Amino acid sequence: MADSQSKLHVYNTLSRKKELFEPLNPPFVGMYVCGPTVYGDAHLGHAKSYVAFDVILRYLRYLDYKVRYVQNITDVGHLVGNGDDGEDKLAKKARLEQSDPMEIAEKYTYTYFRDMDALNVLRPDISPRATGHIPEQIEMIETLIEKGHAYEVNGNVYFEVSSDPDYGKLSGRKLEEAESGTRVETASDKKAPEDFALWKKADDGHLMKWHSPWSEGYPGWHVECSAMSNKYLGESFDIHGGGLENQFPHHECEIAQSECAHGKEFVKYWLHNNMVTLEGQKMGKSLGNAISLEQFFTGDHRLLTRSWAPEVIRFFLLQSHYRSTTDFSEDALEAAETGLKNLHSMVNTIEKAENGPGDAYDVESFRSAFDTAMNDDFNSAQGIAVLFEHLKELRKRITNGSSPSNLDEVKAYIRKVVDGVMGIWPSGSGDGKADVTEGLVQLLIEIRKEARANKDFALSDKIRDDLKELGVQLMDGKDGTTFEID
RNA sequence: GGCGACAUGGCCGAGUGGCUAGGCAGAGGUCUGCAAAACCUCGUACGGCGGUUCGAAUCCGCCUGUCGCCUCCA
Repeated sequence: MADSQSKLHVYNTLSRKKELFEPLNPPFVGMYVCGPTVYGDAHLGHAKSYVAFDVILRYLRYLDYKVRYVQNITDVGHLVGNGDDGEDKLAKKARLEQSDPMEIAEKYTYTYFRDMDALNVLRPDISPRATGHIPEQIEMIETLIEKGHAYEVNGNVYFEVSSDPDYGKLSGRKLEEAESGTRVETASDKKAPEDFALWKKADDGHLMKWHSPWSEGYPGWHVECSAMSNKYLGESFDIHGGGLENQFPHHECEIAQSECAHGKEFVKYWLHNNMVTLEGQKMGKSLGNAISLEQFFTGDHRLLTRSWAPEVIRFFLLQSHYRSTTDFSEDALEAAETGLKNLHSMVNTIEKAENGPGDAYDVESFRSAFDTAMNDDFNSAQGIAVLFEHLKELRKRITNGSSPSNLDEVKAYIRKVVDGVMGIWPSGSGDGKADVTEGLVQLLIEIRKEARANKDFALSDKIRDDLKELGVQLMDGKDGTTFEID
């Protein structure tokens, strides 16, 4: 059943090609995605990345893979500004907010999950914190020193890039090029400018520091992902994801550390999502043009004229491919909102209908079209187009009185893809109050029916208009009046 | 400077060497007390210039434009 005609192919940054997806140990799949550095509110760019990988996760599970999804929380500050002289991000934020770095990390970890929950992003199976894995990181650094891939100077430990012949295989960057870059700080104790820190000795006043064989200090940024992915997914695993901008240096360094430490291939498939742009510019924290998710949800931002529901944001993002840039505009959001509303309306109509006298619906062709779209490197935009086509056709049949004889089966599949894979099921129907609301609206419909029978159109229009104000849309059809709640 | 992407109809946005993407907006029609919804119908787009080909928006080259990475960043 899982193999209609096509099989899942994913674009692997390592080969720069689409490759047939074949897990190392089927049906198990290990997936690691770089999580946020928790020193600020999550913005639309985070949403694109994590919604994309959420659908990737959901689709893999739809294909019956047993996925373990690990996403780190970076709660150790990393350096700000140029070279190694900058200030720790979390420490800086802590100073600005007059609190402790761990308090900052806790606060933004909370808001991160809050916002992701709102976007209907499934929680990772494991969300390891960098600060909770200092011993693992130290152990990895020790291994690298033993194997001659790292060296210690003045309490600092650096990875020696020239000791790794494969360095650059992900980003296509060569050593000579890195060295020629004039913007690389050379005034440090590193042997070579491209060497990167595994452990840094803490300055006086540095707030986050730990004991290590080399100094009181803190780990380099890249080593946390290597150590934690190794701990929870093993020395080799299937998928590593993250934002395009992490390709270099972060992911390149992860590969170097992990492969030099373990002597085997680190990750089989590297997946990178593209950026969200705003007026053609990358949206980013450091660029100061980021609109946070909370601001979208409340509408409280100078570039927003109103608030936008989380499901609209999710749907909007899924309408473009994860490897394409997504250019944000309120016009585009509005189009997405209307489109989603129509999709929900179709789903609701189908959900309310029952098996009818019509021909059986070809669920297999539905499934095949959807799988073909998603098998092509998780083409969610195409997948949504397939949903529209089939939902439209189904609604047409139902409206024409020829509801398919196997509608139950169709509904089950719709639930699987719309809810299970895309995560865009209509919300707000199902809680206890819904029944009361339905009853009340039904009552008003009855009253209005009498008014219409008496040609009291003033009253019937008032009922309809006032209900619309409340977000309830009445629709008069041949077989009576139906309604939709916003 | 080095490396790498992208340029599709009013807007958003998929895509394959030859066949309707899809969504939003718009036009006409059916239905209706009126409306809404639904249903039916409608747009023939692919940055520029060359080349390959029977045929290219889809392959190659050049040009123009936009963007990303090379520094923390989803």
